[in-house]
Amino acid sequence: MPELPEVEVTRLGLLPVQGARIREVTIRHHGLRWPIPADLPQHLQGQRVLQLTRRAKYILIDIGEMSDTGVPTRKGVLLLHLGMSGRLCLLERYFPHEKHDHVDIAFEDGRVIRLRDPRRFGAVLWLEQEPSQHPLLNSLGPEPLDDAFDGNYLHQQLKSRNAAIKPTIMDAHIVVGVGNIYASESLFRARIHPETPSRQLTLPQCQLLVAEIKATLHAALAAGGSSLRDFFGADGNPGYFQQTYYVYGRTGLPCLVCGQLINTIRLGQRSTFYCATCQPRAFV
DNA sequence: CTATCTCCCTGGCGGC
DNA sequence: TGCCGCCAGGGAGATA
Repeated sequence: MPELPEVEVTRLGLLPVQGARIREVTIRHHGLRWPIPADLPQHLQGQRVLQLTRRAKYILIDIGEMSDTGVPTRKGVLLLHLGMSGRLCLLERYFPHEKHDHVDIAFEDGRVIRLRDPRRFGAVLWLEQEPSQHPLLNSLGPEPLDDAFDGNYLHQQLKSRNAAIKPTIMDAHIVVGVGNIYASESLFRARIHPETPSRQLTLPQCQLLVAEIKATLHAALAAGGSSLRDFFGADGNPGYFQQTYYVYGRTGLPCLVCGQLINTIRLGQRSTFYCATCQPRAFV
């Protein structure tokens, strides 16, 4: 379940292909969340990878040509989303593909970017317009680690909302990149009950929650960065970060802070974990 | 405008 | 051992 830190670490792991020329694109299964465009290979073949960036949980790969003087000309953007179970590996050479290895991007130097996605919730799209104008990207909220995401902004956004705070901070229109795991973790760290109506959060609570979201993501990013080598193992099987959570997945286990047993509820069709002692309901 | 529900998909697990 | 049913979850899209 790639959350934002895994996506960012994946992007970092792919950075070494910047400048490489694409030799061949193989699509073994077109049926992801949306069909992979049938003409994707012809758009990519012979072009170079110019730049790899990220917006929310999307990885954007600028594709085009490089002049002799090093001036890039972008032909389009390869937009990737890992969905629930997607993984991108950078292989130093070709390995036989396994089940669920849906896409290979082979470079002239022999390296291969390989997409594996058993549940096929991921996406591979070709954009020729400005990416930020694309419908998938043009209504996204700020990046959680940007300065624009601060307590005042969040407080303003929550003012008109009555829905529980947990699904609200997972809403990409408010802020991107806070998935189910880090939503529960951040609320625990901010000592806010996940069912608290959004508009009841005070400005200090919003400031604290923003700080804890950033801290949670930074910590995961640091853990992921330090395990980058394992994440991009030579066998092409990146593992997930070795991480311990305060509350996520710890139903019935003692809270690491107070010892109270961790609760699970469902909010917005998602499992939600919290400690009733550390995260008391606010009095109305 | 906000809120809520459904759907896409397969691997893994519990129950029988 | 095998089969069935359920669940996990990101996020778009439909609906209220």
